[in-house]
Amino acid sequence: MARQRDAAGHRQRLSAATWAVLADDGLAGLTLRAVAARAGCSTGLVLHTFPDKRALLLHARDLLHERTAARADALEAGGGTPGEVLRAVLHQAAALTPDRHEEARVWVGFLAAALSDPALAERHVRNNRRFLARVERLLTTCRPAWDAGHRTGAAVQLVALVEGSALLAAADPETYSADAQRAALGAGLVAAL
Amino acid sequence: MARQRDAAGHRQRLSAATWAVLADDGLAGLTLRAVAARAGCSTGLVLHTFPDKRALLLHARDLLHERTAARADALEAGGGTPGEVLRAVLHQAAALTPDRHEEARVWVGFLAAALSDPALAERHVRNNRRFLARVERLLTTCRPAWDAGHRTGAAVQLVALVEGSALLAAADPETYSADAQRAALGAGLVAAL
DNA sequence: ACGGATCTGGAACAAGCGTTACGGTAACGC
DNA sequence: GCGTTACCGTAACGCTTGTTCCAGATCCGT
Repeated sequence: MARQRDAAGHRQRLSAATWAVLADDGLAGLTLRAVAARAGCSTGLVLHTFPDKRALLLHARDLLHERTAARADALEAGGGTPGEVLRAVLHQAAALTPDRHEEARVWVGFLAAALSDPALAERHVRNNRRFLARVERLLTTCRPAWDAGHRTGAAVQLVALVEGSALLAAADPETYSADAQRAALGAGLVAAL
Repeated sequence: MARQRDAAGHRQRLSAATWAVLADDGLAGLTLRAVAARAGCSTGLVLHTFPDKRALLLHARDLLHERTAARADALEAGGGTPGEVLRAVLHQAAALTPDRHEEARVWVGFLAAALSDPALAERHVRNNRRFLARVERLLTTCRPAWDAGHRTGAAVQLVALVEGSALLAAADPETYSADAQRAALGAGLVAAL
């Protein structure tokens, strides 16, 4: 036998590095060498941990979804009135903090790549529909009397609003400040409910 | 003297080709060779018409803004009640037709590139703020009694909603169908007004 | 302590990129 | 009709990219 590698740790470190590079330099700056440099290792290790650049990208994409999903799960488990939970879940999807700003920038990069990459597109669609379903489910607890169609419509409206806010904030943080986003989301919530 | 070139025509044709490539293959597929092939010429002509790949990109970006601005201007000049005009302007910014879908895909590409390209970022911010100002102006004609803060908030909400719809529709046309987008925009309008 | 399997780093490869330079070619004034 | 001049296509360059491969380093079991 011989030394054994820490595969899981490497995957995690490299995904984090991928994320950091993507947030700093965008899709164009995302090269294996840049990721390796950011992770403090060589390109050899990168391609021993992931078979492909593509696989690295997909893993980083999955990580992004897992983080947001875990955050939303925690908010739901945390309790509060249904309205408060819905508001909190929507707020965590916006770009209200520097962390979320970075996430939004990375998200835009993945989205642009997904438009011409079937595997990324499939992941985006799946994750976004899950988010939509989550909002719809929360709406059910808020307004049990509504029919399904009304709920779906309201969920689409809220998701489009919050994703649009995050997107615009990523590109123009000054105009779409945290306050502006909160106000827009608040008004949207009052309107939808 | 000798033959003289049709510089303006070339710029237009090449910008259109840039657009087409961007819509089909995304940012990663946007190469000078691909643009030249799509325009039916050689890469030499491309770089005789534009000094740089960057200049070509910026020109295509400006073209995108000019198109949408011209459309919005025409809708405003076309007449109708203030509410109808506002609704029409918002609808033309969504992804309700195949043409708008393509535009939305291209727009996402430019946006992602803008996150790490100052010149593109500056253009995005300028154009988006112009759109915001337009919506705010239309809101003024609809609801003259409102104070400026209320108007700005409503404009941010509507713009985030319509841009979010276009974005999500570009990535998942099935879920965010034209009907779903129209319903979300309609509800948002009713809510904001 | 040591053998040996296993992992990692770095060099090397082909492919594709943006860009440049040059030669042929087509049009205009005379 | 012809020389001159501007324009365009082609081929090449240097560079960076993703990927491969091998030699050296590293650690485990005995």
